[in-house]
Amino acid sequence: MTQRTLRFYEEKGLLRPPERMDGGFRLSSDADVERIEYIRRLQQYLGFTLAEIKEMVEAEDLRQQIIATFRPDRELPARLERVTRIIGALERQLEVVDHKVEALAEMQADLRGKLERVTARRHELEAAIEQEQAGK
Amino acid sequence: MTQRTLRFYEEKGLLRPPERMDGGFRLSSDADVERIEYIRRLQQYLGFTLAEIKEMVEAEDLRQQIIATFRPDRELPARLERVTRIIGALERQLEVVDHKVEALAEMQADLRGKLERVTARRHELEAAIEQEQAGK
DNA sequence: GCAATCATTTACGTCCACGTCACAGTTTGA
DNA sequence: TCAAACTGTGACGTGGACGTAAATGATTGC
Repeated sequence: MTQRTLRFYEEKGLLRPPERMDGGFRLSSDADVERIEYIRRLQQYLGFTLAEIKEMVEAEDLRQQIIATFRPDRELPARLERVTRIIGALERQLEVVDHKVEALAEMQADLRGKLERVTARRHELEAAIEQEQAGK
Repeated sequence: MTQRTLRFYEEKGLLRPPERMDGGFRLSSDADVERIEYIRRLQQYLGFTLAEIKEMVEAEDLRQQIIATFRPDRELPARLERVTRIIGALERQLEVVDHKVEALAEMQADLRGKLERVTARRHELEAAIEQEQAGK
């Protein structure tokens, strides 16, 4: 993780401009660090683009906001609408993740099968070599 | 899938130059098509780079070759060495896939939990709105 | 108290995975 | 048979995700 990358994420709106010390230096909170690691996982392991990740963290922020909101118990329909939007976002994310999990599981099984077969092959070869050695 | 992408993959060595008709037109076999779909899955769902995919398909080709090879039953050590290299490649691939599966499963559980909680929230809101309607 | 080090921002450069354009050869339908 | 439509190739352009260099300002060792 380089500083450049951090600045880049800030420019893209993935990270809120962090607290600054008197000199203007970055001062990342624990929450920020956690968020950064989360973003990297989304990107490196799951192959999401930064734009997609932006949507996801924005939805997450919205979620947090709503949870933290003091219940006004007024404007219920507006609250319902926000909650419904969050549900939609979560469902879309889950769909993507489900597809990836499926594809990955398939690959995993495939690789394991191949590995097993090739490993059996190696044992055959090793045995054959043993035999040859013994026969000399 | 555009033609450009196909040509690009050929340039990169991901696809063998395909059969050509008299006029010079591409004539993709079923095996080629399958390979192309495999490559796309690796790329889009699993986030591998084309360079990584190249390694993987090369290892796969090597695997196929060895399987198809008439057993000379000579040069056993050389065969053992090739098999060992294949095993190494497969193990590295599997390790990457395992990491991704782990990260994805974590995300999946996280998303499901959130979705459940938010959905419960929606039901609360809906019920509250019902109440309000009835009270009017 | 000041040179050397470290951080910040701006601007431009780079690598990857293609997209697009222009031109030449090919195929097909009327 | 010949124009319209399609295909191939080479060259250059593009968008995403940063890397790198240069100039400026802050900080620390001595």
